[in-house]
This record gives sequence, structure tokens and C-alpha cells, in this order.
Amino acid sequence: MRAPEPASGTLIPPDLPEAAQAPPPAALAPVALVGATATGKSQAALKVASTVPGIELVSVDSMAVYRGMDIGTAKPDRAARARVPYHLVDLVDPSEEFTVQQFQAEARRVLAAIAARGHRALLVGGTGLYLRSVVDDLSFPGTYPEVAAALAGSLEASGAEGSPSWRSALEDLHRRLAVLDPVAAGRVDPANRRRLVRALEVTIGSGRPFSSFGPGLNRYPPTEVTQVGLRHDPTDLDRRIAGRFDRLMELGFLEEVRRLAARPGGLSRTARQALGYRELLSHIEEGVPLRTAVDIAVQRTRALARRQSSWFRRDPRIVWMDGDVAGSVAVLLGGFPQAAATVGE
RNA sequence: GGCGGCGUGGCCGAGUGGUUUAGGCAGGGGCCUGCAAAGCCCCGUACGGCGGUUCGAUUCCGCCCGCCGCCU
Repeated sequence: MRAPEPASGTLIPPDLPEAAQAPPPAALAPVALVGATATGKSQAALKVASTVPGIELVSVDSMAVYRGMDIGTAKPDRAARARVPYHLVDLVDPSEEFTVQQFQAEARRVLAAIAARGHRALLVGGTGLYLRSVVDDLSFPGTYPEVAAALAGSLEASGAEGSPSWRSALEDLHRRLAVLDPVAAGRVDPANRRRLVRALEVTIGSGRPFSSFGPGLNRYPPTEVTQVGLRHDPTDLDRRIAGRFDRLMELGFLEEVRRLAARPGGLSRTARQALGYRELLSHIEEGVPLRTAVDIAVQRTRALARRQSSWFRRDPRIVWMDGDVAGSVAVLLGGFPQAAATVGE
């Protein structure tokens, strides 16, 4: 009898979804478990990792990379992480900025190490772009801060954000991109300042069209990574989200945010946009009523879940399952139903 | 009981006697190669009820209903 395993007779669904019957991927190729927030991915992954030998978990979560942001990101606790290798969490200090680029580099390193050990990686997480960066081995163009600053500066100088002159300046930028890189211009929404500036930054900075760095994200080439999507009834998921937030508050989420905010470096631009942190920060720093902050956080989390579902839904390579996926994933990873069932007894 | 005010789409909230019937939030859909738990785009003919005035009423008048305030 193993202490951490709750009694469960449903570890293995009687019918294995198609994924389990699909041609087996390369022996050691990673498997990914994806889905919206609060869907139970991490729990399922931990379950799998504790039943199938040689599995190492790799988090694919843009916010769990920050040290000290534990409660709000619902990181597995110390005990769980002691039992199962859990990578790509606690990579940087919350006062530092972090981007896909770094994530990808770390992921490559970790995945190589896992393979070298003869182990198998189970990627778990809900940050779509981060996952794509490893699944599709995207190559990100570099960054050209001076160019970006100049572009941003010209926009700022044109007037207040949203003003007519500002809008026309934005249109000018899009026209400029259309000349330098028509393909990219076609992909970037003229109103999306951030994407627009980025495409221009790369094109001008590198001297190569932004679009030449990749086909875009709406191409889904074959990959050796088997991706399993965990789906949930939307109403049920909303309930889980609200319930989970209450639980996080009870665990001392507010205190965690206070502590982080009080640190010398505070929270970086990227770290402070984490859901829950952002809203709780508005309570701490701007006096927004706690109740309001919490309500907003829950609402925004629902919105996030929708965006995540929408993102993953588009990827035709993902095999969807609902309910208890741990058993199926275990099989996929080479575990045996009997073994898992025995542990679950 | 009297007097006054209010009653707008799920919520908040402008407004007008008659071209496209504000806006915000929530909700739904979609997008995306360096902030991605972020960012961006699209989607809503609603004016409490019944009469009246009017060529035409959500907007004016009357009554009714409901809410709020004050008075007795």
C-alpha cells in the first residue's frame, strides 16, 4: 500500500481511446498532456508518473517557471515533487522577465537529458505557445530592442493610445510591414499593436522578412510527440475554477502575493500578469476590494480556459479524452493496465 | 393616503419625437512564432404595462404596476 495513492478503481477506463490504439510513437518520444486550466492535468500526470517507471514530468506552464509563485500557479507540492521528477518549474526569480525563447532552450536541454537517462518525458501544461515551441521545434527570430523601441516610440509620439492620430500611425506601421513583408502583413491583424511591432522589429532588425522564420502557427506538421487533450464539460470546469480559487485563498494565496510584492525586485512585467497575482496585486497596491479582485480573477480564469480550449482545439494532432485520462496515458507511456490497477487497489 | 423621483438588452449606464437605435462589463465565437495566465478581432434593435396625442413615440400626456425618497 502506497500512502499517496488514493483508492481508485477507475484508473483504467475499460475502452481505450484511439490514441492508445494508434501506431505507437518512437519508443522514447515524449507524450504531452494538454488542456485548459483546472482541468486536472497535473493530477493525472502525477498519477501516471507514480505508476509507470521511468517517467519524468515536464511542466509547460508560463507562470510556474517563477520561483515563489507556488500557490497561485497550483504547483505540485513538495511531497509530490519529491516522488516524481518535475522539470521546468522554478526556473527564474519573479523579478525577472521570461519568454518562450528561454522556455524552449530549457525544454530542449531537459528533454535531451531525460532521453539520455533512458527515461521518457511526459509534458504537462496549458501554455499553448510554449508547447508548440518544443513540439514543432519552432525557431524564433531574435530580438532587436533598438528597433522595437524606435517603433514603439514613433507610435507613442503620434498621440494618445487610441486617438485618431495614433490609429493612423498604427496603420502606417501596417502599411510599412505590407511593403517589407506582405506575407507577415497578411497574418498580423492591423489593430494588434504588439504583433505588428514585433513583425516589423524582426524584419527591419534582421533584414529578413519576419515570415521567413516559419510558416506560422496554423500549420500542424507531423510530430513524434503524442498529444493528449484533457477535456471537461464547460459548466463543470467553471465550477472547478471557482472552487479552486477559493482553495488557493485558503492556502494563503494573498499572503504569497504580499510577500512577493514586498521583495526588492517585486514582480517583473511578465510575472505580474499571472492570473490571480495580477488581481490580488491590484488589491494590495491599488486598494481594489478583495472581493472584487477575487471575482475578477475567477472571471478572467474562465476566459483563459476558453482561450486555451480554443487554442488546443485547432491542433488536429491532439487526441481528446474526457474523464480520467491517467490510465490511458499510462498505457501510452508503456505502463500496463494491470500494474496501474494494482497500485490503485 | 399625499407629494416627488425613477423603471433602458444578463448587469451597469448614456440618450433621443423619425438616417446606421451610445458605451462599459459579463457571455459567445475567432486569431496568434520573443510580454502568451498576455495581446488582438468579431457578435446584442433594449427601452415596465395599457391607452392617448402625433404622419410617427423608448422619448410628450393619462392611468396602472413596481421600486426609492419625503410627508401625513
